[in-house]
Parts: sequence; structure tokens; C-alpha cells
Amino acid sequence: MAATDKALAGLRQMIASGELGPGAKFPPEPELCDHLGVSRSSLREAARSLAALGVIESRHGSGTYVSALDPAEIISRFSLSVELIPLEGVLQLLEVRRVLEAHATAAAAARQDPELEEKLGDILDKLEATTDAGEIQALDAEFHGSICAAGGNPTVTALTGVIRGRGGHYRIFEPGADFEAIKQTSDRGHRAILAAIAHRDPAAAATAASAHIAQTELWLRALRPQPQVALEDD
Amino acid sequence: MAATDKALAGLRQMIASGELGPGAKFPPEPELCDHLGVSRSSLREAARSLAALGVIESRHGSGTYVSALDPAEIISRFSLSVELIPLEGVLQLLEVRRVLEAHATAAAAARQDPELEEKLGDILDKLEATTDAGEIQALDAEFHGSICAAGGNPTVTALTGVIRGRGGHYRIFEPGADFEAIKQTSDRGHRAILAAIAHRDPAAAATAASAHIAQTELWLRALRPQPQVALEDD
DNA sequence: GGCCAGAAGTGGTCTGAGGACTTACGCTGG
DNA sequence: CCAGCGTAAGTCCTCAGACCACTTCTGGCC
Repeated sequence: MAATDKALAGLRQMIASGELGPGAKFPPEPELCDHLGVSRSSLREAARSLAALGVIESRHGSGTYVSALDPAEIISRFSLSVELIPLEGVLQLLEVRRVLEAHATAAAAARQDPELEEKLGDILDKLEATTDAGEIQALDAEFHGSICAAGGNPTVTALTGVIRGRGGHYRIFEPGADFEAIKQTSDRGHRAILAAIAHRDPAAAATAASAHIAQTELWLRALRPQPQVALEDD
Repeated sequence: MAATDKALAGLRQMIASGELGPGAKFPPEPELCDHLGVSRSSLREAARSLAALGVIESRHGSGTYVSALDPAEIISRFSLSVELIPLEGVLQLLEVRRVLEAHATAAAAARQDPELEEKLGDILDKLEATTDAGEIQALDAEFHGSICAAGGNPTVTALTGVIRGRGGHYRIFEPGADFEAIKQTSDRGHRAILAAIAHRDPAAAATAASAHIAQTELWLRALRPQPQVALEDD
């Protein structure tokens, strides 16, 4: 087995065996090198792999630690790769989002939470009042994200959030020929979701959310726009 | 910005900008170091991060390439981290699997595919005839995996597969007090799913799949067994 | 008791060298 | 001319050593 793979397997085994639980601290790098029988370069490359996957965290000057191993945090790491997926793959991911978000929206509707409804109403008021593409995207994310969070499963919230972020790179809401029509359809979809939640109707909420996201898929398939290339600074 | 982060951002930007598409080859490491203004160590650590996320692939002696950027392949990389998630997080993930697999099973039922039904029947015949834990797990994965594949969305298949693999580390099917009862309930659940698919009844298929996985969640919550610690060799 | 400076511990980065593997070229023999 | 093969170039992989940057703890000072 190659050196880096050996180090990778060793580090993972230390966690999988229970020797190191969430938040635990690894021995210093020189000690790990000795224990695993690899050079420091190879150990560090293996550690970078696990850090990229959200399994461990290196803190400069302090040490290397096992992460919380929380699935929501681990899934969030996927945005680094998902943001690079081409349109064809994004459409497959949007189906995942549609199914999961319909489920989460239904769960949110089953709850009795006036504060949530008020918050969602405020978001939609702002959303319907703006035509700025960036603001639309941010408010849309806040609307759907709040609903998913109310659904009660942080992992679902994280997964749908990553996919939503990827879709947002496409310029559906840039001013253009169909801007008004698209914006109105989108706004109506949001109101339908909120109405279903306010009526405590999980089935209607799921249907409304599913239809809303399916509409986004249709726009993407039809427009096939080029994604924005700019990446945020890390 | 730290050196490794600078290299990471640079590599991602080369892909995001469209300069390098799926399958494209990167310049040699020394050239990239010069271009990005970092040392080879830092560049290699950044490359390892992206390789762990399934975005790039380094081939010894050949070069470094952009991956196919296929969402199913990228999601498969998650098994490295998902396999380390503790039970509490696995339950959140199982809800994701339940929702997605119900959806995929419904899609499979909507198709008319006698070959699939025959294949699934054969798998269940073997599954009902064995009591070996490893064989049960393999056949169960083949059964559900075949159905998801028939659902038509490879990304859904990959995601459910990763989660199923994680759940399989728990020893539900180890011989014990409730082994017989659990096995019978599981077998009946599989037959119900197959029957719904054979009857071309998507709604029934979704319900059967959802109930089957929900049952697994209940067992996991009740038993809270310790996961097997052994990891497969890479 | 609180604050601050120094020291120890630890990860981050760079440089240089040699090894291992893949690929492509050109030679040889048919 | 073509197939087979060996060599050479190209590229990534691993190691070793040194130094830097950041965090944390300790001890003394006010």
C-alpha cells in the first residue's frame, strides 16, 4: 500500500475503532509519523484528505482533532465539489433536493409554529419587493432554509442547502426577456408553500414545494444558461 | 490567505472558469507551483483535498486530471466520511435514505421491466434462504441498489448506497434473541416492495419502501448496537 | 487576583533530492 | 511496411531537514 494510503487508513482506523471520538486530539505529527511508519509529508497529505471530508480539523499551533462527526457539517463540505458540477449533474441533484425538500416542508407544515409563519411572511414581502438578482437568491435561500430547519432534520437542511447553493450559480433571475414572468411564477410558488404551512396541511405543503422546485428544473433545462464562474473567497 | 488555501482556490478556479473541463489534464506540478506562487508541498496538499472530494485525480507517472465531475461518483467519495459517523447522525441520514429510496422505488414501479422483477425475485429467493450476516447484507444491498438504479437517477442511487453501506456496519442481523423475528419482518418487507413493483403501483411501492426503511430505523433506535470497527482495505 | 512576557508545544511552509510509474518515441526484425 | 520491444522522457510519489507562525501554558510582576 502506498505511503499516503497507509497513513489515511491508519488515521481512519484510529477513529473507527473508537480510540478517538468526536473532538478528541491526535498525537503530534512526528509521533504519528513514527506510529504509522510514513514521512511527515505523506501524513500531512492524508490528514488534508480527511480534513477536506470534514472528518478531522487541524488548528495551527494547537493540534489536530477529530471533528464533531456531525452529518450536517460533513455534508456542508460537499459544496466545494458540488459547486463544480456541470449542469447535467445539477439536474440530477435538483431531483434529490425536490424530494427531500418536499418532505421537509411537509414536516414543517405539521408543526404549529406561528413564529415561523411570521418570519416566512416577512421574507416573502422583501422578496416580492426586490428585483436584484443577488438579493433574490439570498432571500430565496433564507425562505427554503428556514422551512427545512423547521422540518427537524439538520442533515436534510444541509443537503438541500448545498444543492440550492449550486443551482443559485445559474442566472435564472438575471433581467431578460422572461424575467417578469419567471419572477411572478416563483413568487406565487412561495406563497403557495407558505399558505399550506399556515393551514397545517403537510400534503399540500409537499406538493407545493415539489412543484416549485420542479419549475426551477424546467427553467434550467430550457434555458441551459452558463453558470457564473466567480467563486467566493475562502 | 494561507499557501494551501491559495493553491486550493487557484485549482478550483481553473475548473470553475471552464479553463479545464471534465477529464482535462493539469500542467505539471512545478509549473502549477510557479503559476500559483506556492511550494510543491502546499500544492500537493491542496490537490489531495480536491482528490478526496472527487474533483481531481492524480495518476502516478501520468499526470493530474479533472475528474468526470459526475455527481454520483462525487457522492460515492462520501463513504469515507459517512462510515465514521456515530449512530445519532446515522439516524438522520437514514431519514434521507428513506425519503429518497421511497421516491426511487416508486419510479422503478412506474416502469414496465419484467427483467428487473425476475432479478429481484431471484435475489429475494437467495436472501430468504440464508442466515449468514454478511450474505444478508450483500443481498439486501443488491436488492435495494437494483431498484434505485431502475429509478433512473444515478445520483439518488449513489446517495442511498452510501447511507445503506453505513447502516450495514451495525449488527442488526447477528444471531441473537430476536434474530428470527427481525429476519422474517425484513423478508416480508422486501416481498411487499417487489409485489408493488410487479403490480406497477408507484404509490404502494413508495409506501412499502418507506415502511421497510422506517422499520430499520426503529431497530437501530431500540438496539443501539455498537458498530463493527473493521474498515475495508483501500 | 489579574495581567503580561516568555517559553514550550504544534501545525504550516519551503527546499532539495531520489525513486516509481506511465507514456511515447524510435529502433529492430520480420 | 508493420508489429514488437527497449529505451528515454515526463510526471507524480516519498522522504528528509530546516525554519516559520500560531497557540497554549507557565511563571513572575504589578
